Amino acid sequence: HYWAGGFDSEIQRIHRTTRPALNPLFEKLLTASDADIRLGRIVIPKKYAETFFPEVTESKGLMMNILDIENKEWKFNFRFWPNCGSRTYVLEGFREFLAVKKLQAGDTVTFYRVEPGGTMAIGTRKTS
DNA sequence: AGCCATGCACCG
DNA sequence: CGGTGCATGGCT
Repeated sequence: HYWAGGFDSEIQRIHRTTRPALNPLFEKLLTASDADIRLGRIVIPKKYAETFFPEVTESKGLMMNILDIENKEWKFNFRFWPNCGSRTYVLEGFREFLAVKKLQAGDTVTFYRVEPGGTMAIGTRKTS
């Protein structure tokens, strides 16, 4: 059970010893629509979107480069939908990420802050 | 009160 | 007629 403790935590250990700190921000338990490959977009809970993501004013959103746990760079569009005077935040461009990581509903995606610099990183965990 | 999972209208 | 962009409604 070499990987006991989880893939993410092992990678975090590697990153901590060889790279700047990788601080967990929040997790998203993927819903059926998050994991739907035809949609290719996931909802970011408003609380976390407005706490941890860049401020976004235009509805079309902004492109973000996010590293995964293998240092592969992914480009996602962070935007919002107007919703009853509020906002629903989404990350678009998730189709290939879902496919490559073989994610399904019930799996978890974790967002990290890479220090210094404050860029974001992303990890995945299958249902346990 | 209002988020957010998902339905769905309508735009191209 | 497929997806975008938003609306709806279950749920807390």
